[in-house]
Amino acid sequence: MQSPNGAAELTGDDLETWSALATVLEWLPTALDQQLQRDAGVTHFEYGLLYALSAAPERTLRMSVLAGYANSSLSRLSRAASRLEKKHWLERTPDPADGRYTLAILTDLGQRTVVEATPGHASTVHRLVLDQLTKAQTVQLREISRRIARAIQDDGGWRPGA
Amino acid sequence: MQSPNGAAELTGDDLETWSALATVLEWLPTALDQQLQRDAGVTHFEYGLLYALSAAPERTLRMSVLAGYANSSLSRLSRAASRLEKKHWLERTPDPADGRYTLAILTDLGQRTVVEATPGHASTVHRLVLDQLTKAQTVQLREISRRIARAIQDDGGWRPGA
DNA sequence: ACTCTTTACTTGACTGGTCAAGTCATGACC
DNA sequence: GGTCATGACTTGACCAGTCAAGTAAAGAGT
Repeated sequence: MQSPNGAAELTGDDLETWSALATVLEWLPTALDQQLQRDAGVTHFEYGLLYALSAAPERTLRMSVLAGYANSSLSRLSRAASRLEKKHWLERTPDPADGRYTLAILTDLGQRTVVEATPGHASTVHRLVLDQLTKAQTVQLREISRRIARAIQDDGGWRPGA
Repeated sequence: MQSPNGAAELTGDDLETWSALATVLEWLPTALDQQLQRDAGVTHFEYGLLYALSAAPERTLRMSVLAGYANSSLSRLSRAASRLEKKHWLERTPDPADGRYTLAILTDLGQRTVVEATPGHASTVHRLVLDQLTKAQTVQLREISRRIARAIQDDGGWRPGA
């Protein structure tokens, strides 16, 4: 929680830490996408959508709720949903309870895709991340990530946009 | 370093850790880009290019070397270089020593941009990351990040592509 | 009941990335 | 010294994301 200087430049250990993290920020999403794309034909983002739906009651969520789960803008989600619809992995219908909402519903085919993609994805996360760390480091990583996420949220009251 | 089960699915603490990290993976690059875009008109990636050049002798690097520093594919770098050239922040010329190489040279204007952008960027990195962590956590984050990066590199002998 | 605002998307125009195919200089080999 | 492979980019076609503008259903106020 310290920072003797607000620092006009990153140097020394700070720079080391930051550039190590920046490398992960750059590589890990790509590595995840590649595995999922290769083995299941989905991006990590799309997998997240399918997974959230598969865990939801009736395998159904309102688009805006799904966007929240996926940290996604509505417009990004809308485009992704079109793609998934084309593959017959999900369907959209207006919410009968309130026609402004749109319900995204995972199809049986979509469910199968999630089920098939999950083990490979879990094993990649293990191989690239969890298995590399000691138990203590895993705990630390969780806490560190939460602190960073909270700082981002608080900074300018951020939420995923438009 | 353990992992009692190769795990067909992420659960419990593993899931908690992973989803905390995944949130950071999603939000932090966006937050960084927004600050740099707003205050200096560059993306985080472009800033990295300019910064690397500004630190190089003669403010000059071969494209392929720069791509290495930036963890970038050559084609991504090539497009980014075109954009930066249009803003007169850098110039490209064939390497006189070997015409297959292209030298990227930071202009004076480009140098000014880096210098002006650096404090704001450093302060964002502090605010969102470093200042949130204890000294011990900073050390852990560095080690954790390195382990993950190494695992990605080793996995399928990966390097940033085409 | 009719305008007016708000909410929940969707979509057109544009930007930035990828992948595969080019281009062009160079060093090798016969 | 002409062909051939290689290395270092660049570029065209395409895809995914953003931002801003558009649409359409609900509810609010009068």
